[in-house]
Amino acid sequence: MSNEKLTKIEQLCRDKNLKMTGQRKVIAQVLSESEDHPTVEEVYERASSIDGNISLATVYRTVRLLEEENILQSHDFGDGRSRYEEWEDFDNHHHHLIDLESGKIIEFRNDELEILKEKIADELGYKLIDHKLELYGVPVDSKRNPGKK
Amino acid sequence: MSNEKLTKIEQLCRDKNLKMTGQRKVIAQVLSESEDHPTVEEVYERASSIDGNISLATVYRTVRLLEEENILQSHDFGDGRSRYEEWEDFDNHHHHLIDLESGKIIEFRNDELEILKEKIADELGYKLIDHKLELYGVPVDSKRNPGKK
DNA sequence: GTTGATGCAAAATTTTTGCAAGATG
DNA sequence: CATCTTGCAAAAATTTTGCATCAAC
Repeated sequence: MSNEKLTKIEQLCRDKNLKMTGQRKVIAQVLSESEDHPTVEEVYERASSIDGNISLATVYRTVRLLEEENILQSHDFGDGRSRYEEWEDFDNHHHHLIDLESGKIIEFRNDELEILKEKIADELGYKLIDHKLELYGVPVDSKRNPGKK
Repeated sequence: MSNEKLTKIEQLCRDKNLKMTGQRKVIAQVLSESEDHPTVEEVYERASSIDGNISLATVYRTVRLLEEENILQSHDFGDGRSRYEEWEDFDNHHHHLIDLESGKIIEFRNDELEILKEKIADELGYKLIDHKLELYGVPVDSKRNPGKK
């Protein structure tokens, strides 16, 4: 019973020889278990509920580190705070549709898009490192009952 | 010689019956003439050089208003500040490739992408209101002389 | 042991707001 | 002249940092 319960993020950290402090293990666990896109504050709250000995500054430093190591990706969905999510493998690369009525975030992936974006970058003379597509929309049903605006 | 020199943004404001104060006219002019993606601070500096009687708070309030009116769109290119740019007509809808080595921002448009994104939203049951694609890459030449990382 | 990580509190940055005064339509 | 906008300064919100202490390897 040594490494059998490592979360994916903790495993990636170990692969990169990052020091695994108690705080980092908890933050890694929180992020690996999160299925949404938590803000730093939310990561801090979830981590604190597991281990009270974690400071907000450490969460900020840790997510920054994990982003630099390409373990996390950050998002800006337009509300002024950065949100974080585990980087997916190539096969799971996905994007987001933000429901402008409910604020709900829908993940999707699309192979045509994956191919197209490589092509676009190539035509511009670039090798693609990262990319993000965000769609903002309203449910088609609500076209008939226009809310505000 | 009445309205012949109105900038596009000022015209859009008038169409929406927004009060056209001196400050708003200057900010509209700055934004219409900008070909980059200025931050609020940059808009403030450019506006101040035309008319010293404009405060930073007014620039913040004005870009927020123009964004709500769908006259401006905001971007987050990952440096913690919002950047603004005039909304383009449908035919000029474009996206951005961020050069990770130089920080340069390259605009492009792609018809295939415009079609594909509508299709994706449609399949998810949404009517598309807005969207943004950002590509992050390095020039292909630099693959041979890898800089840092 | 060396090196790097943490907590705390202070500071830096970006953005918002209350309010009295002023400008617009 | 009623309503909305502005400037100012203060406050809010988010993120970063200096430094002494502590933990990982």
